[in-house]
Amino acid sequence: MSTLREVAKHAGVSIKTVSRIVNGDAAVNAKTRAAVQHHLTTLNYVPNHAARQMRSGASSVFGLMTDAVATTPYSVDIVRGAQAALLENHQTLLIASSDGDPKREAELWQMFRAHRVAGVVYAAMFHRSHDIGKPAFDKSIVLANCFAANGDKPSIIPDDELGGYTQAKYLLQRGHRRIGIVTLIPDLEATRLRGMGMRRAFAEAGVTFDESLELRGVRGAVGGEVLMTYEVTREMLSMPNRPTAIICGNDTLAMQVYFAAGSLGLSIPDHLSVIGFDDLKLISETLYPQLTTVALPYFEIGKRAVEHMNKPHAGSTLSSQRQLVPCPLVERHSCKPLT
Amino acid sequence: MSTLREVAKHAGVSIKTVSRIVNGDAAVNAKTRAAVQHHLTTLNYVPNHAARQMRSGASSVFGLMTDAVATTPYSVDIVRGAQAALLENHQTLLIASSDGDPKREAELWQMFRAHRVAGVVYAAMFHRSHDIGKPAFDKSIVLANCFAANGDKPSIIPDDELGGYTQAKYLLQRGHRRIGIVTLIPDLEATRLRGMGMRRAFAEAGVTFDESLELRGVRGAVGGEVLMTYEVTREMLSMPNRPTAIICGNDTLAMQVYFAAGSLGLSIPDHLSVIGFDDLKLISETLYPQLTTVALPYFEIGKRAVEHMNKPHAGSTLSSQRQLVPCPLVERHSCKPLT
DNA sequence: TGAGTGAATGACAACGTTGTCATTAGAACG
DNA sequence: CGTTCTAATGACAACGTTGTCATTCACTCA
Repeated sequence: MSTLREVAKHAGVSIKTVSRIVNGDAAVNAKTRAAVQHHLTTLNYVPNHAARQMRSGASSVFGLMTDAVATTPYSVDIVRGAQAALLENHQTLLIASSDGDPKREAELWQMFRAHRVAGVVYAAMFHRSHDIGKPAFDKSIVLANCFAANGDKPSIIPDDELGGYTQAKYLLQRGHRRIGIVTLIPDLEATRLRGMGMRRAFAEAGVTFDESLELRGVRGAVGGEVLMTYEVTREMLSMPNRPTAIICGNDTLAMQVYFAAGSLGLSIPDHLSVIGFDDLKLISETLYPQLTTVALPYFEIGKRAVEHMNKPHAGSTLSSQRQLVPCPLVERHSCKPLT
Repeated sequence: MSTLREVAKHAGVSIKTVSRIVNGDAAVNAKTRAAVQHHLTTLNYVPNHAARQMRSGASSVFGLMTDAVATTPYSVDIVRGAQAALLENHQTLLIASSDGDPKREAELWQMFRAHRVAGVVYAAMFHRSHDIGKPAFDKSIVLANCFAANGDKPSIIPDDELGGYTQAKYLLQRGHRRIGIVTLIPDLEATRLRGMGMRRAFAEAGVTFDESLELRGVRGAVGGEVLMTYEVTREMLSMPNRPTAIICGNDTLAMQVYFAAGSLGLSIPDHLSVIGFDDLKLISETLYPQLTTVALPYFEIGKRAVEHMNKPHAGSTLSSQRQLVPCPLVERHSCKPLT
């Protein structure tokens, strides 16, 4: 790999002159510039990032730490979003997964420090309170899709309350009154917030919500979930006064609702409207009919996380510590107005 | 961030002595070691990776280049596999996506060179022939899930032929004779290979395959696919002599087969057996009943790609340029022996 | 003509490490 | 006691880059 020195030797100029040209410094004679440029391309020179960083102390590498990518496949979008923001400034991303192992995570923080990353995006795969045990990390940290229990770190999270509100309102506006809810694990902050949002929509519409129609679609604790949506939904749909629409905790649950409805001869959306959450395209676009759902803005979250780190931290008041990203409605064909 | 020099000053020894301790060099007096260790932890010393790399020339960073992560969400598993292999040697991963833009891709190759990465895993999201236009990259490159048209780069790819064989054999062994096939886009190498595998299984079983039962489940070209599996399958299942089992090009298609069957009142697996491909857990574990499918070994592919680069390139004969990774059968509840 | 100006270029140090070699101080030996 | 050996430690250079300052040279102006 050629160096400034080599190029300088070939071109018969000093190292510094070559450096100037590489960095677009104005004060170089046009003729010299052209000559050196030629050797630059001939020798296929590429600046050594390590040397630059050592000299300048500044780093253009960011870290992305994640506790468990595996569970939600579309979390890749966080990475893509981060990369989109990084791209503009010619920055790059070093990624690492702790897989939930605290010892491993500590090692990875050290690794990031060793690489002198400019900042770290810490992405947890559930929108939940997350305690980063003193990472002993002096650079900026932004949490993505999770938030610190003590609230001392900026975090970018989906606006679940608004998401739940959006789901309920969409159905209420279309005349549905008896609306079933199949929820995720109740421990999740997301579940709580969405529930609040839904109730807000019901209140606004002046509809009293029948609490007996809210059921848990998942058994077990976080990490060891077992779906029981199919059974639960069948039961709910077999009631004499069955709901005309169902709000689902995510698209996976929606999928099982489809099967439960199908098994009872109910067709979607004619006999039953279904709205999902997450917009896992793999599911939402493949279900038949395609699923109307509220999207988790992973891409946007990743993007904003990096942008937040690149921004001068002028407005980092405590109120701005939690940045809520709206969850947009994606309208497809699984809901129908009640006639 | 503290340096060797600082620690040395605090401990009253030379820089080199501290360096020795950090690197576990044997020739240090136990007493000095203890004293220095203390300052090391107090000052929270972490070696500067850039300086190390510059001094030694060796890099412990690998690159992962990908053309479009978005499409197949489980491609994250390639990353996870790569990281698993990296972990053992305390190496790290710099990732970048070209999103299919050749200009951008060229820039990223330069970026990798700037970082002096030790090697690059190039992951394309379809198992297909991929032409890396002279990346002008002198380090090792391993292709994951794709292969070079001219075959001059080592590549790790799923054994699609065997995968197709596995699908067909599984059903044949269970007594099925009229077996429908819903395929992906025919252009894909994967589609061709799997078809060959299936035919091999039919031949072995002495069953003549009714070509009219092989249908295309996807319309359009790569990148702009539109599913038409639902319609196609309904048609196939409405035939007087309908198949008793269906082999699907992937789990997405399988999902639509479920819906098509349901719409005709056929229940799975009692009236129809279905076998998928990919094992996208989001789908395969959520379908009701859960889907028997053949898994794409993404994790293993990522792992082997990195291992291949870490290995001394002794056995890089041309024959070993393409490494086939078997696709394991994942048995769930969507198939039933024909009685 | 000589001083002053500005543009173009170069010499040198420093960033934090580690490899090479030298130095020191005991210990072991004759 | 002097010599040799070994263990422990340190001085120094170099990796590739860029910031600081110095130098060179052609030119302008009085």
